[in-house]
Amino acid sequence: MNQKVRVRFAPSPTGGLHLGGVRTVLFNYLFAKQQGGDFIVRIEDTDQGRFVAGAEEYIFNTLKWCGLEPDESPLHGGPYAPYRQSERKANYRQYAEQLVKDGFAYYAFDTPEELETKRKEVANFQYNQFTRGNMNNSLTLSADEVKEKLVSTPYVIRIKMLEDETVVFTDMIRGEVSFNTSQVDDKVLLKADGMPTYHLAVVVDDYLMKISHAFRGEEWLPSAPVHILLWKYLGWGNDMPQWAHLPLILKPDGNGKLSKRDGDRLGFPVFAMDWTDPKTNETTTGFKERGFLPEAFVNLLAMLGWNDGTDREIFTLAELVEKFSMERVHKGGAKFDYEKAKWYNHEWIKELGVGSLELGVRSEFEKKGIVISDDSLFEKVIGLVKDRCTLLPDFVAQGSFFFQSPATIEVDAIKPKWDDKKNMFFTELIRAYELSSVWEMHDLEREFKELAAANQLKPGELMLPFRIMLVGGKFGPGVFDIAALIGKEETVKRIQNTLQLLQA
RNA sequence: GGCCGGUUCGUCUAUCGGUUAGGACAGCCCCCUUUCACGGGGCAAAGACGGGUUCGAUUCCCGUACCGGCUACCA
Repeated sequence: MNQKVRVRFAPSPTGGLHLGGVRTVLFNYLFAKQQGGDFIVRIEDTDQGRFVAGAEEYIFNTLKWCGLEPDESPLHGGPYAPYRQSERKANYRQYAEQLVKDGFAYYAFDTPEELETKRKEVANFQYNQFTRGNMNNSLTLSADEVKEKLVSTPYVIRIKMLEDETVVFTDMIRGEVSFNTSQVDDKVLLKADGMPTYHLAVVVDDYLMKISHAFRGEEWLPSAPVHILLWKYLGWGNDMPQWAHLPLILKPDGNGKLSKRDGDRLGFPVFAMDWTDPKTNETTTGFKERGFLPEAFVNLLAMLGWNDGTDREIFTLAELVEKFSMERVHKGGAKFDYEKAKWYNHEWIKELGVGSLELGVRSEFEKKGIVISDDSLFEKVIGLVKDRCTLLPDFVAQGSFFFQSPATIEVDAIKPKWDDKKNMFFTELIRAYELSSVWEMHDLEREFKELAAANQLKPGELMLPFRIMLVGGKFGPGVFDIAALIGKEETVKRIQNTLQLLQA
């Protein structure tokens, strides 16, 4: 038995990492760290047809952003290198051959075309114990023919499933799961190009890398018997990892597994970070670029299928490491709810201090071409505005007017009720503010109200116009907070500007 | 079609045989706020169905329905 906890995330580099993928990483990571174990990332690039340039790099960037750094990987190195299956190609054949020798597998010479026509002829055709006797393989051909074909034609190696046996295993989430071998087909283990299929490769590499617990999506459950039999046939039964098949993340509407298309369709990200398909040059936006904080992203993913048994919903990564338990992971899939996802981000924005927000917020401003030169003002603005921001770009919407004059002034909001009295008031306000020696929120408010009273105007009628002048629209923090922060000169300038606009 | 898995408010979920079935998101209402939010308070909203087992089932068992996954020389 393996003593040390070692888990692995084994993605195939075919595109962006979506919610389900990152959650699988997360649960692996949480379990490993809690048990003082190792978290390994192994790249399963055995299908050269589906390989996508840049996908591997993307995966590691995503893990870095989420704070889920592997202990071993092609990037981080480790004692079981290489961690890319394409680089381990030479390993697999011997095990497949061993299985043939031991009678657990056989050579098959049927071409992909032959199989395809077969599948067209016979509905639901399966290459299994009932059909393999009619196919081209080392079970039906004479020894000489096999020997001849082995050198002259391409071939695959297929597992030879037992006739009628029950394969039982205990899943950490689902409990006992069993399959009858008569229902599972003779899966290809080694492809004609010499590459292993997933089935062979996971088993061999999990064994070689001493993996103690294998977590993966529920879509793998049906092939679990193949893998379990392989562990047995290869003689490694005692070292087999414990399995856990994670529930799927489903579409918010309708049914089915969440896919990239759903995000496009429903207008929310499904990838962790922006992903640009090198073939089409199409970019799919990610949670990061949408303005999610990694803390929130990790948090919301953890709660999709797991909870600590209390009403608590906000957890740091460290807290998740402490509280996580596979026993509390759900069996059923969860529909993804983008509104709830945003709520997590909002909670995290409120939770985090100005200092932790600064970097991300700054880059949002830069994206919009707004240069922040006054750091102390910047920090004050973040503090003033953060409670009303859900996503990082909201900081720009809520705070750009602190750094530059509003692009547009909604004069229409005040025009209908505008009159000479108000015009006079603001003209006098300019004078009064220009004369003030201190520039502090409470004083500004007091002066404002005194002047209103002197002009027999209710402050209520003047607040909105004043806000529009400073902000450009009906939103933002308290007006006097804003005036105090942007300073005398700027306040006066904005009042004057709007007064002119109202004149026109 | 076959195999496997799943099923509590619209959504995410709590409950490990006895509860007015709890919380959160979204929705609606009110308060706060002379903006928009935040915040506070409230309303509405659920055990798929049918059988068992039991003094008692959301909880255990069986069946049905529904949903999902898989059924490739893809992972």
